[in-house]
Amino acid sequence: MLKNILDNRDNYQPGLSIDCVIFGFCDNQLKVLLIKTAYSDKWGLPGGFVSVDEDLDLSANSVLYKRTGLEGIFLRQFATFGAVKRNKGHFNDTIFDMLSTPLEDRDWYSQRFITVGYYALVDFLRAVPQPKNDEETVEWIDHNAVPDLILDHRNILDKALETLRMELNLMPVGYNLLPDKFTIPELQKLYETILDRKLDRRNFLRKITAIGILTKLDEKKSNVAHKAPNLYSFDQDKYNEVVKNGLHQGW
Amino acid sequence: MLKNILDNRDNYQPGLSIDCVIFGFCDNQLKVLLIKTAYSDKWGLPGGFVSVDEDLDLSANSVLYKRTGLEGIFLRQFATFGAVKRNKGHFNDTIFDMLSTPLEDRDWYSQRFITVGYYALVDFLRAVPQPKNDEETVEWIDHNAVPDLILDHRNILDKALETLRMELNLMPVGYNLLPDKFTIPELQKLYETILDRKLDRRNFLRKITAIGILTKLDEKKSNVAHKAPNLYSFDQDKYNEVVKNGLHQGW
DNA sequence: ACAAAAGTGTTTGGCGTACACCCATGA
DNA sequence: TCATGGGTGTACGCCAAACACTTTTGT
Repeated sequence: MLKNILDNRDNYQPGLSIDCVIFGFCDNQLKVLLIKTAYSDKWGLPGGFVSVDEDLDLSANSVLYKRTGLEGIFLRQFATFGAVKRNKGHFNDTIFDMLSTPLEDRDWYSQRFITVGYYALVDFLRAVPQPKNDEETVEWIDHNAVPDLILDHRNILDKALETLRMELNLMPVGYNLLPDKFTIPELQKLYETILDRKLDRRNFLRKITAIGILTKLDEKKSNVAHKAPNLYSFDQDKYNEVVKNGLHQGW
Repeated sequence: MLKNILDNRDNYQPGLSIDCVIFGFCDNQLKVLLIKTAYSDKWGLPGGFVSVDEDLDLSANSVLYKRTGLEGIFLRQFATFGAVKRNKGHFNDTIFDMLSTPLEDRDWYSQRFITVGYYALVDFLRAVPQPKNDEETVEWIDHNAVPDLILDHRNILDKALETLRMELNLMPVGYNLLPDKFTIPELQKLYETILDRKLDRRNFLRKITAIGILTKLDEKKSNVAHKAPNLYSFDQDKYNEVVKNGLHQGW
């Protein structure tokens, strides 16, 4: 991976990176896509550098696509992290030697980096983790079981989740996180997981349907214990309209 | 101004700048601090570059202090702007010649810049615009009368105001925008100006006092037409506490 | 005296919260 | 038939929006 970057080093904005917090939902659990590289025993957020001739938002999408195969999904900038020492000591000679980094390139990686944080909400099933090579591991990790992360990535992750909770008051969530057909209880679980608290079934139904973004399908979930819940889908037009215009309520 | 920067050019993060949207309140109008430099006929936001050995937030404060004399005030990062062409053509040879910029430095200024936006709320009276030199004009401009701005500064300003409106639901506002002693109607005007809509006097009073950040003083405003309104001050401890813990209401 | 703005209280409706009952299904 | 979870309806309470009257001051 680093080799590819080295070839084009001069094409990147110096001292600037992008980190993506990619949320997925599976087994009624909020998951985060994390990467472990060969040169570290800690996990980290998928990230990358910014081409000098690419818009920042586009670059974030590009980073995401290159490292996870995901494309055209909800991706939002939420904060920029710029503590001086945030990447201090992340690379050292031992690691550079391991990676065979040319001497003249080491300063570039050791310079002070500022990173722009983006978060994404993706369909867990469609997002197949794609490691670039054998030295990289990409995995979905339960957000409650995230281990120590490199650099300030824990801080970035927390801030992303905090922002997501805020934005839950301003927009609906679920379109990219759930499959096309889903049940109200599934959607509710998603909200409960993000907000980290229980919601009342009946009140949730009333509020969520009142928004007008759901289409009740003439179909029930099969192969489930107990009463089969109804399936719903998002009315994409109305969904996007509400995302654009915003909600005026809280949870 | 540019001369000072040139001397330390290598001490700045390349391709990274900071822009500050500084809001003040006077004559029941929301004002924005803008700067006009000699080399442009358009106004722009006060901004600057980021030292390589300075935290981003600290750097923002530093930029603000150096260019306006303001210190230790409410300053919040709200977005990072990174379109490729956002500073394309901002400097050209004519301007460089005007500024006597050495040839070897011109590339540095012409490179693609990403800028981090901060917004501040300051006491209009204490914030004395401080131009660095004769070639610079610093002025408070009514936010309804902001002219064409350089680069994407109009976009940055709009985004700042949008963020401020959002955050009005999450925290109280006024501490740094109003003088120590103020009246409820003045505070209400501030809210109305930010939100750009009328609020009901009585409901406003009830809501704002319910927060518990106001201290009613045994004093009335003097030299005013009609009935003298009571003076209030902020209970700074409670104010900071609420800013920290957040509100759970909207306007 | 009159206008204009400040201070105070009351009514009302909607929304959020809490809760009870019925239904469908698998074990 | 029982436990579990889904679907539907209702009652209550609080807060916010709407609104009327009195008080104070300058002209």
